[in-house]
Amino acid sequence: MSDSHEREVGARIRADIIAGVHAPGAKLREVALAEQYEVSRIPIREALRSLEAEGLVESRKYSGSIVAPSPVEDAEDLFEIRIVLESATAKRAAKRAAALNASDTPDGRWRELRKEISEILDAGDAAIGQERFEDLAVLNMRFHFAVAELSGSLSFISLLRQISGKIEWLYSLNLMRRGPQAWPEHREIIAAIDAGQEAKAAEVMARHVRRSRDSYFAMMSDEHPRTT
Amino acid sequence: MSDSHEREVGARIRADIIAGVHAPGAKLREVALAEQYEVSRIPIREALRSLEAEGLVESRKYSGSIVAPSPVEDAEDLFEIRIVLESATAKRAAKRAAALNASDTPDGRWRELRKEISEILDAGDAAIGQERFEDLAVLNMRFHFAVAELSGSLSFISLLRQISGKIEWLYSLNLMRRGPQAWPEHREIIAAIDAGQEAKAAEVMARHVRRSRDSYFAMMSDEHPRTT
DNA sequence: GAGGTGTAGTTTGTATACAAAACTGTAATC
DNA sequence: GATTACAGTTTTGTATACAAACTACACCTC
Repeated sequence: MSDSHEREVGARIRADIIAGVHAPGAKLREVALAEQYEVSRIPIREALRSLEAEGLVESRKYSGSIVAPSPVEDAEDLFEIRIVLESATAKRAAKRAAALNASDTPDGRWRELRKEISEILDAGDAAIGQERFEDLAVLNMRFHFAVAELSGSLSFISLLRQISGKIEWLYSLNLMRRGPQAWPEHREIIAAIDAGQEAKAAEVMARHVRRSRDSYFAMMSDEHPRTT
Repeated sequence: MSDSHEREVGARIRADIIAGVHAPGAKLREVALAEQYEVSRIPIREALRSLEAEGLVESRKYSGSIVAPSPVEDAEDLFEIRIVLESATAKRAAKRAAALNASDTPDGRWRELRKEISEILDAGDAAIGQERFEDLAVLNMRFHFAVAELSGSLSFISLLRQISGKIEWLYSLNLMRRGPQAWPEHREIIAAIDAGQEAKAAEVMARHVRRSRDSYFAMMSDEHPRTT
């Protein structure tokens, strides 16, 4: 998400799945994809293996791949998991910040990330000021992944990638609505991390994600008033 | 895990990483792996893309793949996430059981899985009776994945695959110790699911995983008495 | 001697080509 | 009429071959 960690084609296919270009249940034929994305089948296949491991695609041997069913049913539990996961990343990031503050060992990667986060936050403020709310979705994404990187844990990063892939699939539009009031919460999170306050960072992050969840369900019940 | 869902070579490489054949930080050269596992580079590369998405391997473009650092540091939080995740799978499985009990719609896949679980449980009992504790690790794995499949949620299955991949890496040996007393807890979980008791299933599963976590940390402090 | 530059060699990325399995529709049989 | 057997087609799986990028070490310049 942040850097070019992603294999090019895989990222594009993922984006198209999330955007609905490839609908759930649709067959993903390798030659068709190869033509569409203008590469050979090899990169397509590698991308499909990644997406399969991420749970966005389902494959059976000699039988091809289909877009996985949308995880709407799992929304509640996915948010629950995300709360636990992101609390852990915030807590860990705060812990590392405290350690860095104590010993004055300069950490290049940390500074780099911290700077990137500041830029993300400023860009978000600017977007809100100019009412370009559509930019908030990707900025939000980048913020949460940057915090995960601050945590220094690869496990957390890969788990977050997987969960947020599914959640983004569900509600990328929602951020445009909640964005303006949610954005300032990010600064609270970073403040707690910078201060090395583990418990507070975890708590503030949990509250932030919980609000995001509530906003999602509010949106859902607006759009589908009686679908239980 | 359960069926042949796994690509053959990928499963073997994963197993070797978990078993320590490929140590954390080791470079994974494609030609070397191709020779070692007696296939061409193509299946190797696809396996690496899966393992990368699972967080067991780290890759950079044109620079190859290395085994990711062991997630020991994250153990506590990974268990925390696993508790939430597996509670959700148990709850969902119980919900589906209740739905099936109500409407007498016969679900082939359900019956199949349910039968497999019974066999797993019996096999575990037999293993304990004959003191073949080393078999419990894979049986335990299969049990938890089968429950995840009962939940019917692909999201949960792929998340469980990712988390348990990391956790198994940490403590596969531990099960041989705790196995004998932990095994009967599985029957409690299944009983609650069969009865369609969502809350109870979640609760029993959470307790089961919590005990597993405690046992893991007990083992760690035995082996490394003063490593803080 | 320190630092940059170039080149040889290694390693990954991708395309083409072929083999193996699955699917589909037709026809023959019960 | 339904079902099964079979062949043709389609689609995936894998190997080989080649191109592109990185790495390391020697060499040249300052």
